[in-house]
Amino acid sequence: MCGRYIRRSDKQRITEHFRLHGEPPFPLPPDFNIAPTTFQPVIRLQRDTHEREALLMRWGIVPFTAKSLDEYKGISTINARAESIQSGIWKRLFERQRCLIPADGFYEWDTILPSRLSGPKSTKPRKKPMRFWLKNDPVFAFAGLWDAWRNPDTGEWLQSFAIITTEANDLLASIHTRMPVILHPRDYARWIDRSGDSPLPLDLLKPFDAAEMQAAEANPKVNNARNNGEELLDKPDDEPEEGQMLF
DNA sequence: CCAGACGTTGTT
DNA sequence: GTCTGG
DNA sequence: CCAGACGTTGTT
DNA sequence: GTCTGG
Repeated sequence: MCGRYIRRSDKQRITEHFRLHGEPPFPLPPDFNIAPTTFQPVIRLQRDTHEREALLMRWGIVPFTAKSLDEYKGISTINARAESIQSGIWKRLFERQRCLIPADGFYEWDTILPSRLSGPKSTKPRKKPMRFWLKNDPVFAFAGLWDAWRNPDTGEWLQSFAIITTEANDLLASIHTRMPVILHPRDYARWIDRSGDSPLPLDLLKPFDAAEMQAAEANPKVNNARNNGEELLDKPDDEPEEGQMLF
């Protein structure tokens, strides 16, 4: 799954990498701990001009069919399984509302059960965060879907997005069964196409080549979504190794 | 995703 | 909107 | 036909 | 256990 990610590329780099029509009209500070329900930049085609635009959307889809925000509280729509993308709530979005999510990395957690932890008895599993990124490019794109929901009380529109997941590649398989779908730049245009003329880009929903990715232990501070900053990227040097005892 | 809260009434 | 269950 | 759901991950 | 907030 993908439930936390990083975006540190500045406006200029994102504009160039994604060949946006213009720079995003909102601030884009680096964020080392992006969590669900927050508003993040998403790239899609403008329907009329077919230009690539970046706009802010909420992470976690609120489908246009929702009668209230509460209806989708408690159910996770931050990810969409590639395997179920052509059914239910996702079908319409996959056919017409695909988007790119700019990122520089993402986190996955290795859950270590209490029975495998040394030292004093503990009952809670330990959550060890790992950071993943691409070797060849600092910035990349998750395959995303978006939707717009009109609040019946206020009349306001809420735009929201989800990140598509697929089976894990060899790099992630040891800690997780799933990973986010990462798109190669050569496939961006096909992914965000809205004309409906071309066949659905089902072939792009594959695990990214493990040989093109890197992984490292991240700072456990990343577990709390209130923490942020560059120091979250890597495990502190003075941190003891797993299972090691201090005397 | 993880962390942390999770309740009511009445009074100030 | 679209699919499933009855 | 109408009514009602429509999701993911992890863990056991 | 389950829901909310970030």
